[in-house]
Formats: sequence, C-alpha cells, structure tokens
Amino acid sequence: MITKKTKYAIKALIALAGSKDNKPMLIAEIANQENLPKRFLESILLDLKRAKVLNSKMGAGGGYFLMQNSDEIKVLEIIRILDGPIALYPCVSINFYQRCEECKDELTCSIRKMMQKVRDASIDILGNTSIADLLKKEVEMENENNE
Amino acid sequence: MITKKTKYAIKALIALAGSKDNKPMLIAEIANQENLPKRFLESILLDLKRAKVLNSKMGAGGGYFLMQNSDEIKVLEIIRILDGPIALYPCVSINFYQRCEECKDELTCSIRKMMQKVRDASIDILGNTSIADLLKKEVEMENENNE
DNA sequence: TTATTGTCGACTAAATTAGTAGACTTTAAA
DNA sequence: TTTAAAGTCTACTAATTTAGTCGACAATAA
Repeated sequence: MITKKTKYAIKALIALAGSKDNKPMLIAEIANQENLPKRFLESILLDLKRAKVLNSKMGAGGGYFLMQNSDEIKVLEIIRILDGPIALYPCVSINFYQRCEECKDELTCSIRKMMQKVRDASIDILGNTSIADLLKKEVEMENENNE
Repeated sequence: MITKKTKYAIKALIALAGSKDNKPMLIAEIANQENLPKRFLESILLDLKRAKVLNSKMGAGGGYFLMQNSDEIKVLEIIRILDGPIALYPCVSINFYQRCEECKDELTCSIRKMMQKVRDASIDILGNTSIADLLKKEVEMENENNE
C-alpha cells in the first residue's frame, strides 16, 4: 500500500504538468482542482521541492511549478520521496534495506527471493510510468468518454 | 509492505510443510525452529486455522498441521488472510475495495490504471507461488551452499 | 508598504502494528 | 478419573505511522 501522501503528490504533479508553459500554480488552485486538503497538500509540495522535483516562487504571481520535464518524473521516484520503500518487506528494499531479525540466513530465504520478484515487477512498471504518461492517458480517457 | 504477521505465517507454513507425513507440530516447536515470538505466533496460527489453512489437535501429541496440500496453499491467499489487500491502494483492491474520496471519476483515473497493472503483476507472482514451491526452493539453496 | 504566497515548527487524533498476559477448554494417557 | 499437555479466548499495551491542522513567519511583486 502507498499512502494518501503519495497519491496526492501524483495528483498534484499531474495538475502541474497540465499547466500551460509550466506557469506557476497556487497551492490553493491545485488543492481545488484535484480536490485535496490544502494544508496537507502544502507539506507534500514542500517535500517535492526539497527533492528537486518542484520549485516555487513566493509573492504575487508565484506558486509551484515543475523543475523537471514531466516525462522525466517517474512515479517510482515520487513514491520513494513520499513513502519510502517499494518492496513488500524491508529485507528486499533497494533504498531502505533492513535485515530481518528472525532470519538465520538471508541468502537462502525463499520468501525473500519471491519478494524480490514482486519488487522487480513493480519497479518495472512504476519506473517506466512518468507524470507525462499519466496526464496523456487521463486526457485520452476523458475524450473517449465524451464521444 | 506486508506485515511481520504475514512473514511469520509463511515461515510457519514452510515449517509445517516440512513435517513428515503432516505430523502435528507444537506452536513452541515452530517458534523455535523458525525463530519467531511464541505468543505472537499463537494468534497467527489461530487466524490460519479459522481460514481453514491449518487444523489443530489439543492435548498430548497434539499441535498444528496443514489442512490443505502445501502445493495448493498460495502465498497470495496467506497475505490476504493476515494482511488484507495486495493492491497499492484501496481503489484497486479486488477483495478490500474502497472508493477514493477525492476522485471525481474513478474510471478515467490514470493513476488507478497504473496501480491495476502493478496489482496484476503482483498477483501473478504471489498467486503462482505455493508453500511447496518455497520449501523446495529453500532445500535447493541450502544444498547448493553445502557443495 | 502592503497584499500575496510559500515556509517552518509544533501539535494532535485515530489507526495500525507487534506484541504480552492470564484464565480457560479440550484431549490423551496414566 | 485425574492430570498434564496443548491449543483458545479475551483483554491489554507501547510504539509507530498516518493524515491531517494551526499559527506565526519570510520572501517578493506591485
């Protein structure tokens, strides 16, 4: 499971990717458009800024905008920033590894091998899906529905 | 992420699958062999019994034993019993579905489509891995190491 | 200089996780 | 028929995570 934080982050990024010429959007604007709690969204956007995915400008006419191309921002990266590990269990996490206390020998643990397979399959999908892909798909599906 | 409950459950099932002629094993025996907290394991085994994966006999010579063939017990089933959903988010869960409050239209949500792909890939692996597979793999790897 | 907009730190309620404890019930064997 | 061996049931708990909120503050454009 991912948390709401990550889900909201992806929604916000899709909104920002849809902004013409990467024009800054207000937190309130994003919150409104995507139906997200504003105060909570604030802290999420800050996390994304610290991770150099977003940048911001204060004062009138300011707001948040993408710092990377929307096709370079992968969902995988966003999950890692907000939630941490992708893996089913800490012993198979690439970036947040932790040893299992109860395991006598990690290298001959068949559960671990299986969880590595799940991890790799997940990373394959999440690492190949960008915010641009999601925005494009969204537009496609909306058009289909309105035909 | 799965919880320790699920990880311990799988370890216990591997131990039970290794018991000759499905001879009952004591909770304490399993806990010892797999290095798991005994009192905690108790409640896990009870859950598995309620789900008809295990059965038990009280009194001397009693203990827990498999109720299904070890090649019919899929890891997928065990996760669902102990942890619940496999999916990355409740809106894509098959058995524990919950609508997203913030979503205007679930059917045109591109995040959801992506999470369905991850779910399907995970289910494909977890639903095709049985306790028998894990036990076999464990034995294989231990032999390799001792050559 | 002031209105606008993001930033920072602290706080909180509820849920989940990872257990533990003790009394109780069932059953096999002496 | 008693007793020891096992599992069962209910309740409790400490720590962590989640999903937020609040208010004061800092930066900037007009």
